[in-house]
Amino acid sequence: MAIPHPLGAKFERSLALSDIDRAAVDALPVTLESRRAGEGVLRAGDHPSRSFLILSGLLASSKAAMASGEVQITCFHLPGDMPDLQSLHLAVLDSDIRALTDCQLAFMAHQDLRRLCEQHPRLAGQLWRTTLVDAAIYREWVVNVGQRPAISRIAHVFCELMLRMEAAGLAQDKSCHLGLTQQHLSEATGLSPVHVNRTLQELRARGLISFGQGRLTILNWEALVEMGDFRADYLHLREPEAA
Amino acid sequence: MAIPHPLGAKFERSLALSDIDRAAVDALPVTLESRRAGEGVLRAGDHPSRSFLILSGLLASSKAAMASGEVQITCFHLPGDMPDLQSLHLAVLDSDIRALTDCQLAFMAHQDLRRLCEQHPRLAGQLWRTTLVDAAIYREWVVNVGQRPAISRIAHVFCELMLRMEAAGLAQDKSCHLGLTQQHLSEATGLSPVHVNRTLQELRARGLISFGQGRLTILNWEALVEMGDFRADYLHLREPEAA
DNA sequence: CGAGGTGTTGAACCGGTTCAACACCCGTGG
DNA sequence: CCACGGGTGTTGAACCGGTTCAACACCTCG
Repeated sequence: MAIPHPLGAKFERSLALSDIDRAAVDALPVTLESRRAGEGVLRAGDHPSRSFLILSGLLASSKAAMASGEVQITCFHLPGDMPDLQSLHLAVLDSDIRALTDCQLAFMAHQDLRRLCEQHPRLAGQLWRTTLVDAAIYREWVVNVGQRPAISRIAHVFCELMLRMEAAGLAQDKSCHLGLTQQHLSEATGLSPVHVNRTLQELRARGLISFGQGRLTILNWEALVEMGDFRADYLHLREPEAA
Repeated sequence: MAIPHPLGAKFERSLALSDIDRAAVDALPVTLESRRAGEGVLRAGDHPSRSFLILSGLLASSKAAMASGEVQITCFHLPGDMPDLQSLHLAVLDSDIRALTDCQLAFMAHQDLRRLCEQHPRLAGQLWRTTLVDAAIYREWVVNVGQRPAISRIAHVFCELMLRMEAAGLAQDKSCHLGLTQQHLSEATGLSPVHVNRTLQELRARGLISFGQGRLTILNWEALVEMGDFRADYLHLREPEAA
């Protein structure tokens, strides 16, 4: 294969593959698809028979709440993530997954992934681990929307996104392309769009960030971390293979 | 072994074990310990070398937020749960886990659990699955604290707890022993203790629940479900082994 | 040129917080 | 036996962070 297998690339970000493992991953069939900004990828209630890896673009998991139709984003998904990997073991999907920007996705059949996991426990463990990191992010989000005031919530989300973008190799100098709207931030933080707008102004006025035109730049990382009550431990970055 | 292995019992609640699998589980060494109400079991930052299964009692995962020392409970853990199973693949713990009531725990070494997973992919998949259900619960809690008004939040928590208690065989007629205080509910919902108190009165006045003296009874399930905007799909109960 | 998505502003309103006091229960020790 | 103390639950009243509604600005795209 001329182009490295996308799943292989994902694995190699965190551990060295044996030749056997690498061959197994390379043999795994992949279907490439793309989605336009705003399009749904999967809906709550679906029974997927395949999962996908994000090659480019920004996605979000969200759930509809109450009758009135509010939406809560529960997680952002960046390139290198597999937003519906859970469906490998949970028959029915409990969240919607939609593209926030145009994006490219690499689909893999559950059947193939299951065989890979059975025959390569090390890879299975690694995939399991990524779902555990997702869970840790959800936990932190419960704290974020449950306990923090508006300005901290937004600061926290920005801190998380920046570190994850860096880990994905998509940020330099605390600046990255990020096609998020204030509406998206509102859905992620549980704040009204109006209050998100005002809070962003406050963050800008304090010289902490610049945000808009599809770009986030953090001007004062330490201050933003402080403002967002942010501790990066829950992202479980650069934990060498737990053994 | 005269007493059935607690982990074997957990597995058999959701799938039939082959003789080989069952023998492997039965051979897995277990250490029993107990904790008193209020005691911590593990703290954020710990590097556990073993995980535990709850035999009896009620635990909670929680995280400290902000400097002022607020605490957010991110999940309740019931008998049959393994609250720190994540530490099998994540080196450092990102939440505190404490006993809310007196409880009995069965500890198993990571080393042994890893070997079990490597040699018995079916069991590995099942354990993986339970961590995915936990993640689904976290997602729903993000929605709960992010979007719902006080009365719905509390109603939702009660609906979830009742179904999980039923699934654990610990509830009959929508009534169960539940040693939760209003303080705990406050930490779980992100509401002030005072407002939890008033909201409970409202739920009682509407004839939906009775709650106190260590017991929760749901008097009108349908109405409570409606009030709590509750859809049980995220608990992934009685999904026959996804295969 | 018009339409729709996004961002911005002001002002009234409200759900939930905060603080402070008090009630109750149960276990402990004098 | 009662006194005491701490955890839990309850109540009232002032306060405030964030919501809501409504209007307007801006930009892009058809």
